[in-house]
Amino acid sequence: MRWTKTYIPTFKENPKGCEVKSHILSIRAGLMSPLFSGVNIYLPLGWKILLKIVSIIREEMERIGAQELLLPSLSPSSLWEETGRWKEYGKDMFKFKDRKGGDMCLAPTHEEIITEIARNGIKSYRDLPQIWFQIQTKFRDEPRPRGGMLRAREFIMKDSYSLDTDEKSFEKSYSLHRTAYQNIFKRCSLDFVIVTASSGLMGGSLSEEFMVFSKTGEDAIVICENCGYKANRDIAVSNTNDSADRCPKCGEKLKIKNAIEIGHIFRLGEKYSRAMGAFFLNTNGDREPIIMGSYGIGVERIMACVIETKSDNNGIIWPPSIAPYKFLIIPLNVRNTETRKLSEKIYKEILAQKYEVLIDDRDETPGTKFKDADLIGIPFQIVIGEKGLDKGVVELVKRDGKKKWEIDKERAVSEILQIS
RNA sequence: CGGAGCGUAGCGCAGUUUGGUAGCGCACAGCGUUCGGGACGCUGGGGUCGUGGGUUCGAAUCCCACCGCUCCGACCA
Repeated sequence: MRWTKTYIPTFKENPKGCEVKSHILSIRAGLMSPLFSGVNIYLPLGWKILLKIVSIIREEMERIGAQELLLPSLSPSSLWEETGRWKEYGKDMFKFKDRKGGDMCLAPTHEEIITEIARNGIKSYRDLPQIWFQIQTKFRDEPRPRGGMLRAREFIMKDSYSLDTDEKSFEKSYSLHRTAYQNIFKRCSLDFVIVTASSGLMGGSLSEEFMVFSKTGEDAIVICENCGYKANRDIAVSNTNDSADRCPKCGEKLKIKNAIEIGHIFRLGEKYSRAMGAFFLNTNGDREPIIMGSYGIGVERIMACVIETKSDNNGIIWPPSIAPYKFLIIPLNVRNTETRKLSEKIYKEILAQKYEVLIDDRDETPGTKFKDADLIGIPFQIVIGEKGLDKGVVELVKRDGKKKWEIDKERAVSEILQIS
């Protein structure tokens, strides 16, 4: 892709009012733009990154045998009345009436719809287990949206649901998800911890959250360095009778750190299947409720967490797995014939090798190009300028750590591909 | 929902105290000079000063109401 043909609006100055690093950098790097409170526009560069994250999620979900489907965002009130969540969700749900006066909502999550499918279609133990997932937009009218992508009112979620015959089978589905989640976050270069948490409005017994430590995180995590106990502080408080200083397992003093929740896995048990009548026939021909689990990942939050934890003073540093491009070619002066010709040659050769490459073919000064390059954080910068050309070299610079190689301009592409 | 701050060109801001021609920097367009860490000169375009009402000869500025955004808290996957 050529910079002059794409839309990457970068900004020198911090956007007004923004204080969270990922919020500031995602706007400055031209990834996204706020539309109104809690609702974001994803621009081409940002969407490219989100699609990379989505494809990692999809691969890992398919690896555990999950099947992708797509559920509607519009939902009738009747399903939510059955489980009591029409009232429980209250104002957090976007509710409205259709032209006939029927109550509806924009779904904040999809347990009710999944259970609706299950009660209509799952008849026998032979139909189970099932794992269904989707990557789709969720709507929650949050009382206070925060930090751009950290807490939005409209956001993309990977949500999945497991349907099993019994606890033993369920535990397998649950642990498959646990593994898949660990793989997904590792592949996105996130350092995370798994903590026990409260399941809130989802219901069911204790759940587990996947957390990334960050000063801007809204959740507080307690950690026991002695026995390894980790939990959301809400849970720790209830386990130790209002005091969260001491580990409920070994009594040692607990550390408290802020974190961002990127994933949450829930043991729903029979809550939804009983409320909505999702039963199957067991081997004896008896009716039993389906045992359910639900599992969520905030897609934009992964992007935000990577920015929070991987950026430096100059901008974002994308891990190659989710970088929008692998290479950024920087011809320092496009009016210099040799610079331009060599840049174009290298660009075309890398493209021919099927790598994703962006060339900064703008007629801008070197300073501007270096600043923008660091800001948008492409893993490898290929710098082509007159100084290097006089020595017969181009430079390969790794965005992470700024490691630099001088490479013979005649053999540039093959050497670059070898090093990177 | 409680507390605080903010709203003036695409972005960042000054001007508001003390009412009197709408300003600056960046960005944008044209021309020229530049080209290894956000270059320079000249020229140019771009504004319902958040919205509505009020006071006044005259309101970005004073008064009232409303709306929006950000942050802290409450709440919450």
